[in-house]
Amino acid sequence: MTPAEQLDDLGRNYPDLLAVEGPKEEVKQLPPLPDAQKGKVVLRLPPEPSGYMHIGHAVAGLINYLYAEMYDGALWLRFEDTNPRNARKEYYESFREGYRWLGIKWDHEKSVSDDLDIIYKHSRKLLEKGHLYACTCSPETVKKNRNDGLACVHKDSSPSESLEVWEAMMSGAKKEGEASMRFKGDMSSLDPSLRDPALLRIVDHPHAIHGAKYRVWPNYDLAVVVEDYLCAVSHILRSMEFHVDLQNVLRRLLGFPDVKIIQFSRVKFEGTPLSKRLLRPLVQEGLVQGWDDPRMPTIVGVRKKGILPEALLGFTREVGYTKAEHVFDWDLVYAVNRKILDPVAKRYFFVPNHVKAEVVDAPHLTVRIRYHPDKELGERDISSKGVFYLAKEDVEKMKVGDVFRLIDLYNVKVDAKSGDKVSLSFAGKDLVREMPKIQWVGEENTVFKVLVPGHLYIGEVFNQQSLAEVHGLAEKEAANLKSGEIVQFLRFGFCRIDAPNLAIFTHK
RNA sequence: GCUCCGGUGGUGUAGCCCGGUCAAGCAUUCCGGCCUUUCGAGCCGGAGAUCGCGGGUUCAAAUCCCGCCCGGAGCACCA
Repeated sequence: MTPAEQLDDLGRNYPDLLAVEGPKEEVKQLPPLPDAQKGKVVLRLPPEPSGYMHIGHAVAGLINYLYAEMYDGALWLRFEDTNPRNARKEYYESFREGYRWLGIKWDHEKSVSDDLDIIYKHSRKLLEKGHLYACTCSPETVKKNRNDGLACVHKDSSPSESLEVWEAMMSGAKKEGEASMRFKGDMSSLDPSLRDPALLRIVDHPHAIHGAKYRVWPNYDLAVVVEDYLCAVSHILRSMEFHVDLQNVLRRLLGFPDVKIIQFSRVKFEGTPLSKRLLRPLVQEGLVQGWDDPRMPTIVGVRKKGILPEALLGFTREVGYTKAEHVFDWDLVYAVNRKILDPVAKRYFFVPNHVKAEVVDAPHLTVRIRYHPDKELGERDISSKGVFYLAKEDVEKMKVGDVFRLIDLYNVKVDAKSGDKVSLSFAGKDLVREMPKIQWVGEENTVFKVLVPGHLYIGEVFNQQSLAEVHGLAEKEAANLKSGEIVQFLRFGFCRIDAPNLAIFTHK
């Protein structure tokens, strides 16, 4: 019988046997996308390159990616870079790298700033149809009028009058703040975004990609409407801080097809703000080591800590998206990460806060120890000559007369104890099931420092204790660990090797 | 303040549109047991939510209606 036939036979005759071995919980999936047809879905990742990519961008990006996969759709990476003052080259790259790291594959890429001429063209169309007018009020006046619901004196300008101002904006005759192109909306609308918002404005600042080529820039709502049309986007999935009424109005006026918009609440993590307002000062004031500090929620940060891209994907699948307010526990991410890591992480001996202990009459032994209790990850030899370093925490718990086992070596008995000094004696090699087992390091060892990242903030206050340091000794082999590798220090936790003899604690 | 959106165990989420099979499922967390030369993993079991509050409709409401409370977002010539 072939294996398949055996299985089949088994299933027929002993159904219960197979039921026990059957697959465990199936992977949770995102709910179906409304109004979606396989092959006709076009989604987009719309980052503004104004900062480093963080875990919030990651989750939102993953949701889009998951749906693109689910429906054999297309995915755009589209940089929303219409504010030259914000965009910086390194930030574009941060997102590309981040998405790549996450395993997100996008089909097309563009920057909105590449399409300014097209956006101008559509703006002219709006202008000619009388949906737009040039306003030369000061920003303060505009703000006040919008607040009070008063129409602007320029609202009744003819298209040709507005066009004149438009040309002046384009040519440079108008300076920044002196004129803008506003949407002819409804000043009495309860939705303030419909009260004649500026759709195009002058920004005299070189752009990261285009330098000084343009000075009239569309604002977000205009840009996004034109771009979603150009990209033929079918569904917008993004967080809720954007109000979409104005966009829908513009879309209709421009004759663009409707887009299905699905919004969800912004992701938040316990003790970890995602806003630049709270993160930037930490970097500037040197409270963290940089944007890639393992405490930071940036992609480079969580990566440094040892979070795997697959874990973020699994996490996203698990929590999905809702409009409800929430604060995720990091545990939810760690649990997924641990399941992925456990079968592939090599086990090493590391004793935090090491204490020296000698075993009298100790046999000199070299033992071969597996790197993993049940996976084939190789093995190494460790020799011992009776001098050991044990974790302080373990030594503190010892009482005279206790017998315990040095893992994979032999048993020892506590003969005497005074403070952290214990004298031990050889107590046989037999493996006793219920005997406590502790990890150890012999005379051949290497110092190791482990950084333990914690919550960055407590409320809105920086957590001074956010990065703990643990010093200890690891077995000699650990000195050869390559940076980037994630291991499990036995009974201590998973750690990512960051540099020779420096590890970062990932999680238990 | 105004507008919009939310409020299910410690955390996250399913269910709510189309009321009963929901004294509420799943994941995580915590506890206990088994297993294990790890305080990890795995397996088994358990704890934990009168579904924000109050009213109403109904034979029946987490699910429908009304009021209230609480939280978030928007109110830029930012995105």
